[in-house]
Amino acid sequence: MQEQYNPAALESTIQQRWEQDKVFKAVEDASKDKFYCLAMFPYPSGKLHMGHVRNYTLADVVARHQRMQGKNVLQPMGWDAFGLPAENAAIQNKTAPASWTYKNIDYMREQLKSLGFGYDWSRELATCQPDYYRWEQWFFTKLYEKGLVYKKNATVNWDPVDQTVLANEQVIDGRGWRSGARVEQKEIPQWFIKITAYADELLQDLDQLEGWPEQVKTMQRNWIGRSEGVEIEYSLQQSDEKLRVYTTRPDTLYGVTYMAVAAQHPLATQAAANNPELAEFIESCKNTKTAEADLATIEKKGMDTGVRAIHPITGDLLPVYVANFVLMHYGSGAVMAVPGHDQRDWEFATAYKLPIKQVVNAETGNNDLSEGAISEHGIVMNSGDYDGLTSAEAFEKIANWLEQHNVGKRQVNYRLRDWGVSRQRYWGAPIPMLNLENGESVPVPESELPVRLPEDVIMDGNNSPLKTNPQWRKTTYEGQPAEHETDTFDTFMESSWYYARYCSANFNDGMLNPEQANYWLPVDQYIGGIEHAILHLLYARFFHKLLRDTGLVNSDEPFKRLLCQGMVLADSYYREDDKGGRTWYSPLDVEVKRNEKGEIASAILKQDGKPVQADGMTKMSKSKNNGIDPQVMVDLYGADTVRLFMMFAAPPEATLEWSDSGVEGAQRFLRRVWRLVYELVNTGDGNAHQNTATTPLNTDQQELRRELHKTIAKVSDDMGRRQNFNTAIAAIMELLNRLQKAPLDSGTDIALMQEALDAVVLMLAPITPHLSEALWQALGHDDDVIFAAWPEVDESAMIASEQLIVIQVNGKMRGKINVPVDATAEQVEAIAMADENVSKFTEGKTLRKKIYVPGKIFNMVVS
RNA sequence: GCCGAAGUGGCGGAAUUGGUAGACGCAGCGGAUUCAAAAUCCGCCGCUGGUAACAGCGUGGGGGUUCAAGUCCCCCCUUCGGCACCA
Repeated sequence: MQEQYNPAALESTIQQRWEQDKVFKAVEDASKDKFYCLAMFPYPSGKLHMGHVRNYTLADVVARHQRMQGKNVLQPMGWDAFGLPAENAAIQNKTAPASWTYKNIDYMREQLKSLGFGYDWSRELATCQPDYYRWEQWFFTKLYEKGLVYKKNATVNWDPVDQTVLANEQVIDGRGWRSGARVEQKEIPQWFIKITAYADELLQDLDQLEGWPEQVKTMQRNWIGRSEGVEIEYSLQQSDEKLRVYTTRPDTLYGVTYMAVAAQHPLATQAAANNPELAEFIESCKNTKTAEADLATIEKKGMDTGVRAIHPITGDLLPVYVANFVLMHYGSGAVMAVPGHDQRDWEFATAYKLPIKQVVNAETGNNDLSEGAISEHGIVMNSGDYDGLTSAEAFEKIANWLEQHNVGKRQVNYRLRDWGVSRQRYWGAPIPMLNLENGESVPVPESELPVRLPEDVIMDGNNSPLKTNPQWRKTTYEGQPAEHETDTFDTFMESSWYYARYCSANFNDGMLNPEQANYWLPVDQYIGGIEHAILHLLYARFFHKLLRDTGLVNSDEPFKRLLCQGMVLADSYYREDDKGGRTWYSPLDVEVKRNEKGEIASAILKQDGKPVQADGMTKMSKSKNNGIDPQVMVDLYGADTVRLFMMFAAPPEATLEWSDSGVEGAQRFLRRVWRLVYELVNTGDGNAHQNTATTPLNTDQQELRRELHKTIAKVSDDMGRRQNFNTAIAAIMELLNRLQKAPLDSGTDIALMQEALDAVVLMLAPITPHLSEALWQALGHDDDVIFAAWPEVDESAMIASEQLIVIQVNGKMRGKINVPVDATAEQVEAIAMADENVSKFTEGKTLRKKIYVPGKIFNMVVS
C-alpha cells in the first residue's frame, strides 16, 4: 500500500470499478430481506448544492450500512424535472426548458458519481420524460372515472400587466416580480383531486408510522385539522336564502353578535349590486396575495352589507359583514362571529364597535373581556335555558336543539382542502383532459396517451407556449372538435409516486409492475428536508392510498421510516455602500482574525486586505453569496472527507454549519487512520489473524479490547437505531486516539491491532467507502468492503471487574470511587465515607437519606 | 397570525430512560521536531477565586417539581421551518 493517503486517484479508480461491476444494481430476491433506501430526488437546477450532498450522504450511509447487515438494498436516483426555474432560465437564455433541464441532469449525474453514492442507475428516471408522465396522466383519468377528480373555480395571483398567473414566490410585497404591478386575486376554473375523501384515513394511519418523527406527524395532524362541530343555517331577513356557517363552538351560540362572509361570497356580491361603496370595498379585498400567511397578518377590515341574519334561537337580528380575512374556499365562506370567545372576532368587533357578549364563564383564568376574548371552555351563562351547563354539555344540548328544529347538523370538518392540481404553466405534465364545444370536459382516451408536451419551444416570458399554440390544442373527440387542456399538473403530482416507479422504472406495460412494487415497497428509509414535512409527504401518502385502491400496491403507507435533515448554513460577509446596499462576499474569500481566546476579532477580504462585516451563519443562498460549491470541496479534499465532515459536524436533523477548518479536521482524521493501517501492515509478521478472543491477554490488552467492543456496540446502535452518525464518528475517533498509543510489540499486540483496525475500517465503510475499500484490501482481505459483514460485538470482551461510582452529597458531586462490579450498597457506602473529600462535607452533619443507583451514583442527603 | 422545532464553552456539538455538564472535533495557547516553515507529535483549554488541592458559579430569561433538572411542568424572549402556485 502507499504511504500517503491520496484521495483523488483512489476515489476515481474505485468509482470506475463500481460502475464496471454494477455493484449497486438491485435485483428482486425473495430469499433475502430487502431494504429500500430513498433520498428525495433533486430538482435539476444546474449543480448540486450542499443541501443535496448532505441529503444524499445520509441516504448512502444508511444504504451501505444496511447492505453490510446482509440486506438486499435498493437505492435509486432520479430527477424532479418539471418546475418553474426551467421556465425562468429559458426566458433568460431564450432557449427551451427541456434542453436546459437535460443539460443540468447530465452535469449533476456526474457530480453524484464523483461523491461515490451507490445508486442503481439502471432505474434512473426524469419526470419530464413522456415514459414517466404518461402513467401519471393515465392514473389521473382513472381517478376521474372513480369520481375523485372535479373542476371548480379557484383563486390565483393575477398579474394584470403581464397577463399571467404568478406563483406565491413571484409576488413580492403584493406586486408582480417582473412587472411590479399590484397583484389581483382572480377566479379561474381548475382541476381538483378529492384528497378530503381520504382525510380520515390520512389522519388515522399516522398512528401506524412509528418510524416517523413525532413533530412531522403532529404537523400533518394539525394540517388535516379534523374538528367536530355543527353546521348552522341562518335565515335572512327579507330573503329566502340561507346563510350556512360551521362552528366548533355551538356552546357559544348565544354569544353571536354578527356574521362575516368572504368578499367573493354570493351574498356579498348581491348586496354590492346597488351599493357602490360596498362594491369598492369588495374590489379592494382582491388586492392581497392568496397565501394564507398574508391573509392571516393583514389588517382586519370589513363592511356592513346591510343584510341581516336571524339568530336561530333568540330571533335577534345580526348584521352580516364582508370581511377580508374570511376565506371563500374554506368551509362555506362564512362564519358566525362570537367576539366574546374568539380572539379574531373580538379584534374585529372592537375595531368596528360591534357588541361583545360573554356567554361562557372560564373556570380558570381571567374573565376580563376588555383585554381580549375568553377562548377557554367553562360554564355557560347568558344563554337562556342552557345557563349553568358546562361547555361540553351545552354543545350537545344546543346541537340537539338545532338538529330537532332542522336548522343545524352535526358535522365533522377538516381544515384540509382538496388538492388543486392545475397550473397555468408550460413546463409540466399536460393535464389529460379535453374541452368539448358544448363546454363539457372529458378525459383523453387511454389509447391517445401520453399527451406529449412539445419540447421545441421558445419562451416569451408571458404566455405558456401551450396556450399560444393552436395546433397543439386542436384535436377531436369521437369525431367532434375538441381542445386539449392547456394547463399542466402541479409538480407535486410527479413527486407523489416516483418512489413507486423506481421499483419498475423501465416497465412499459403499466404505471407499476405490482410484483416488483410489492417486493420493494414500502420504502424502508426515506430521507429529505423538513421543509417537505407537510405538503410533499401528505400528497405522497395520499397517492399511495390511491395506488392501493387501484390495485397497484398492497401496502397502506409509502414510507416506513422518515428522517428529516436540517439545512446547511455558512458564514456570510458583506460590505455596505453609501446608499446602504450590500455586496456579499464568498466565505472562501474572507480571512478571519482571532484574538488570544480564539474569539473572532475581525474579518478581511483576501483580495484587498480590507475589513468586511460578518452577518453570521445563514442558509447557503445565492442572494448572500455564501454557497460553498461541493465540487470545489470534492476536488480539494476528496469525496470521503466531504462525506465525513457532513456526517460529523451535526446530528442529521439539526442545521449544519459549514466550516473550512472542520473539513480539514475530517481529512486529518482520515490521514491518521491511513497511517495507522500503514504502520500495522509494515509491522505485520503473520500473527495478524490469530484469534484475540481465545488468546490470553494482559490487563492493558484486555482493556483495549474492551474499549474496542464497547465502541463497536455504540457505533452499531448509533448508526442503526439512533441514526446519530456524528456520535458514531466521535466514538470511532476516540477509539483511534487509543489505538495510536497502543504498542505493537508482541504478536498479540499486532493481532489486537489488526482486529481493531478491521473494525474501524468496516465501521467507516458506509461513510468513507473509498478509503475503507482501499484499507480493507491493505489489511489483507480479498472480499469487497461493500458486501463485508458489519463487525460483531464480543460480549465477553466487555465484562469488567470494576466500575465507577459517583459520590454526591446533597446532590453535588464530591468524589468518584472505583468499586467491584458486585459491590453491595453497604460496601459502596463504606468506601464513600472513607473518601477524604466526601467526609469534608458529611462531618458533623446528620445523614437524612441515602440514594444508591447501582452502577451510577451514591447520593447522601445531610443537614 | 396559525402550526412545528431549536437555544449548552471562543465555535460545531456530546450527555440515549431525571443520575459526573462540556465526549469528539475546530479554534486558541505552550512545548517537541525543523536552518526555517508546512505537516506531524505531546500537553493545556467553561467562567471566577486560588501556587495548588479545591471551592463558588454555570446549559436563552423567570418561576416550580425532585435526594438529584440541560433533560419534567408553567410563563416569557430570540432564531429557524411550513402555511396549500418555490421545490
